[in-house]
Amino acid sequence: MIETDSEKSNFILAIINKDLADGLNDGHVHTRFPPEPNGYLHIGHAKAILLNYSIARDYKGKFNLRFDDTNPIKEEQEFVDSILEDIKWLGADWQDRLYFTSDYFEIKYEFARRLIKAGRAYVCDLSPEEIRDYRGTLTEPGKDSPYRNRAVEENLALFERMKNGEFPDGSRVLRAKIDMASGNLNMRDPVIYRILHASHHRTGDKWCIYPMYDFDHPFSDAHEGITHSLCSIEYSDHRPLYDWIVDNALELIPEAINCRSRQYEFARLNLTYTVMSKRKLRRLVEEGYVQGWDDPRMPTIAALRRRGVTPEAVADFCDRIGVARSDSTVDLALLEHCIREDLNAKAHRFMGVLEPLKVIITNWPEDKVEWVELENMPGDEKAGSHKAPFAREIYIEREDFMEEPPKKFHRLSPGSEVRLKGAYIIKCEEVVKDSTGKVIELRCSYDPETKSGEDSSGKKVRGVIHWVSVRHGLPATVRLYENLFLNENPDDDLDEGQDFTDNINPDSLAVLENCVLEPALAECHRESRFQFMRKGYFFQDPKDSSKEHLVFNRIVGLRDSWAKKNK
RNA sequence: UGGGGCGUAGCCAAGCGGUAAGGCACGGGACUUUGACUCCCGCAUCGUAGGUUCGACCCCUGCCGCCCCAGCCA
Repeated sequence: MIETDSEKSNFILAIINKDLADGLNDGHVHTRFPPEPNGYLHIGHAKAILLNYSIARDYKGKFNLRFDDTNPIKEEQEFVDSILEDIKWLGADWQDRLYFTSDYFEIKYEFARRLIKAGRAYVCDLSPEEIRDYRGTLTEPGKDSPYRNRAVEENLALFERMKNGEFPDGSRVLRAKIDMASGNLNMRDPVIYRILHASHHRTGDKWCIYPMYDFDHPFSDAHEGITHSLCSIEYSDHRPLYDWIVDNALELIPEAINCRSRQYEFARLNLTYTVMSKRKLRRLVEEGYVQGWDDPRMPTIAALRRRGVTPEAVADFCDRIGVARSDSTVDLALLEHCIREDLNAKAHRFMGVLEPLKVIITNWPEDKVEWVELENMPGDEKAGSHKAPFAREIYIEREDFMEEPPKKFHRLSPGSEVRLKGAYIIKCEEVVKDSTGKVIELRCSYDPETKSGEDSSGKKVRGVIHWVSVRHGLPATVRLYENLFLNENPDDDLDEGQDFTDNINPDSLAVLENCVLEPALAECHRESRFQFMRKGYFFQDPKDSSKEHLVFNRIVGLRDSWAKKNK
């Protein structure tokens, strides 16, 4: 028994601990993540990846990455590449164990032959429709295929001819001979090989028969020596078949088997305010509701990465949600909390004004510039500091001024005082408006006795706001993201004829074009995350940002108890 | 009405017969040159009805509710 994290406890770890205590698998723990390369990975996959990976790591075992590429019609190299990139980013290290289930087509073909020889598999000539009819229903048993008792020699010959391409798609299949009356539909003589004259992304045109998941997966696990094969709950019904395959492989082709693999199922991750199914995500992309698989509003790994979320935050989140068997939908707020907690400890603080309002400090000399010092991480001197230019004309956040402030508003309003972060206390003397009545400028005075760190005025102001010098500010575009959907469950509150796309939040993306950032940000690393003080955590868009045109994505906002209180 | 699962606070989730961990959210307070961070405090008798037991969230029985399965997808 290995104590991993005393806080951590779930049924899978309990099983592993017991297996180890019982001396199973010679004390080895070997897991795998088996993606089908037919789409992009999302945060639900991250849960599975990190669960498998962390178990192997914590138990000093091994973790394989194996692509389940048994269906050439749906699979593409493009997805293999994106999946590899996503898993690397997450930090799940498969070392030298990157496999493709298509690597084992040959030995699996041999296994199928032995099943036939043992009288446990047969070639069935029924059409797809007939097979469905013969299968029965949920409440009625199926009936035997007329081909069920074909002679072994005939089955062998037919199977070989299937392999040789002598028959068209859909004309014949290989089936396991199990039990057409089973209450478990998966056991009613499941199809294990079908004819598919399609080019495979790895094996090309070498094969025209391809194994089905239920045959392929357990064999591949056992072949690779996977001790604990973790999958999601919907595969529970497949477990008896999984066991049937592994047991038969052990008996009939032991030389290719390295382990008596066991399957365990856990609940997949659902998150509020988003969708997780491949089909729905695909629709969002294909119908243009988002700008691609990596649109920062998507729950895909690629999107999280582009948005600026760190893999550490994702790992912490996956750790905290736990692993269990009950259907669950995790509150998006937990993910956001994990992101904030991680970034709070890492992101250096800068000032950025998202919606600028010009302020003229009337008693500040025209050309004087004073470089004030700002700590990168307030309270942590080791993180260093940087300087920001203070001048006569500055921008402040438009929302930090209110002409008619509500009670307890600690920012600027006519006649009130506020501290400019790291600089001086100013007082709003005059409000300048345009012809429509919109506030376009504030004229303020500063108090020279209030220099940050050297304040001798004795003044106490509650409010501290951020600012950027007009002359020195860096222009930037900032993208703010909100939940992609209006409802916790995008399938809720739908009228007749509506679907989840009707619940898309029309304000999920806000692009602010006139932002100004303090000049120190010009030298920042593209890969760094920053906190724009009082606004949130930001990351340069990897695709669209450039030295000439800075584009920042808001990863997540800061908690804002003031905004919450004033809702 | 077949088979397989699940039901512990608003959301996750420990617990494995000895008298309900933890996190998020939420509410309150302290601190604060980020209304951030941090720190304190508060926040459940375990779907339900019986039974077994000195004692049950944990064992048994019935009921209720929810999820999955009838692809030559994975």
